[in-house]
Amino acid sequence: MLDRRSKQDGKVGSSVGPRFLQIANEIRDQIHRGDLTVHDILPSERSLSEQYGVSRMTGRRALEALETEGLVYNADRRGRFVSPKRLNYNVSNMVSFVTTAQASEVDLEIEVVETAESFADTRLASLLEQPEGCGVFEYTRLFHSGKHPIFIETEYLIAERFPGFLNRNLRQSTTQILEKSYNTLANTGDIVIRMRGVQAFEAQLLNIASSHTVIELEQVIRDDKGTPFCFGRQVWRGEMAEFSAHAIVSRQDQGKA
Amino acid sequence: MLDRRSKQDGKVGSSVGPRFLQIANEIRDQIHRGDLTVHDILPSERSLSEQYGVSRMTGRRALEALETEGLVYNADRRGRFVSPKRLNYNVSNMVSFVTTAQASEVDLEIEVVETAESFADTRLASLLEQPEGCGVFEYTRLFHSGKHPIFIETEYLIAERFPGFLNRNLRQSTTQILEKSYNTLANTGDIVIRMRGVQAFEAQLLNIASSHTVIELEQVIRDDKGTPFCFGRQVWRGEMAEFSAHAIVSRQDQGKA
DNA sequence: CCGTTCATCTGGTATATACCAGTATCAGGA
DNA sequence: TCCTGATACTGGTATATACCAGATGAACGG
Repeated sequence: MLDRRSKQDGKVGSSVGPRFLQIANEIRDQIHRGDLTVHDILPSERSLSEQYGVSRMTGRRALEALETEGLVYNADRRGRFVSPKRLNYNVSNMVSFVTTAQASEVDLEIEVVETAESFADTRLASLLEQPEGCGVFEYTRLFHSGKHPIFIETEYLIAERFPGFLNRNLRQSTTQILEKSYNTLANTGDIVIRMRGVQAFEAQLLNIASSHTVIELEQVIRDDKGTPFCFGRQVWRGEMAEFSAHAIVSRQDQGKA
Repeated sequence: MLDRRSKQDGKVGSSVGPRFLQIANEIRDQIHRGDLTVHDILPSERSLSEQYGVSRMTGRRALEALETEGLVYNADRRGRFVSPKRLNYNVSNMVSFVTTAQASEVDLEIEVVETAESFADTRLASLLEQPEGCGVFEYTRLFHSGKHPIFIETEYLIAERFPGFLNRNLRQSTTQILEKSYNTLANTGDIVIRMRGVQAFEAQLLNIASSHTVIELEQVIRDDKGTPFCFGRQVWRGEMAEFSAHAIVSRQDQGKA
């Protein structure tokens, strides 16, 4: 049925390597040339397979390769689209990612997914330097940019320090709420960043396949006295962000790693 | 041939969802229970398919799912193995990742892949605050832990400031060389961390498939006067590390992101 | 005008098969 | 003893097919 040199040829003139990578390369070029731009829809698996005379699976692998590169995102059963450019999250600049983002060209929308009053478990209590079982306010928010989910954030605040916090409008920068209404300034933070597999509910909120990887950013936020008052966890679509920091070497830390 | 309730049943009693995820879950449990421990070999795609009565592709997807989670790594055509636990890289502690790692239980080996004297292009010159075309020493090293590649590091040093640098033994902490032989102390750094697709030569060095994602960490290192003297890029196997930092808020940064 | 229905897109899961290309081991020969 | 080659693994790439399930938009009916 197919007019290919052999089942697995390669090394014939121009293109080499796996067929699916050759196809991925052609599409990547189209994106870089600008034939396809941000949020444009890509050819479907089936149309790719016709266009290149390969099976659907091969077309699929080409598209999946572009997905893992972050060049393309996949909206479940609607098709694949060209990714927008990354957001930069400056973790040293704790004075509100929201404010900074909104000050630049980025339109950031916040959806409150869940709020709760609960009690700190062992780990959380230890991070917040509070007794186990102390009351905490807990809220989860989903951040969008132009209808596209970017990251999920869950924060835990020491309840007694911020009375009535959950009744406030959480669709804004919480750093500003803390600053204006509670006279609490984020001053330092201990941050951990790691790449990991996405969990089912996260995949759903972020609109990605359950086989993808995400970037998890956890931070303990302290006030000007060094007292922790907030623990936060962000789960980012990996291709949507880069994280920058300005570090000042503290030579006392040496034994810690 | 197969005794399954229907082509795509699910919802029959215990396990639900895609078959490949059910299988992945069972294997994940085995790892968490300790039936399989670090660097143990997992069942092959073919043996999984027999064991569970599924096609090879389904067994494969189960294993791939565990790979993207980082729980399992894949050594090209040798099989899949249980991943070791993550290393922690404290980016605030620039006083040598090597030294800190070697001080703890981690055995870290360094292989020098390439060294070169070259000239700074536009971007590099700008990062190092030097004129374009200035001389730089460039070296690429591969870091292993127990025969397993962890990350690739390429560093660029201002040549005239560190005469004879490339003749030194680079299989050790360069921070220490700089400190002891050139009286230069790493004091601050501007760091960017992002997740991205791996490039072919990186995939080969890191011993991962070319469809994987990695974490890229770039940093400009400055001395105590704030003068940049080194630019470095690290490419990590994403599942092998987590990055921690202690950030101090600098409110002047606000406009920068 | 609005809501329902339905055909038709999309990707998601799954099977079966085939052959390619590295890796590892072990038997046999120089 | 050491090298060679056969062999039996491993995953990698590819085809062909089937059906499921969510998304979408157009046609239809109230």
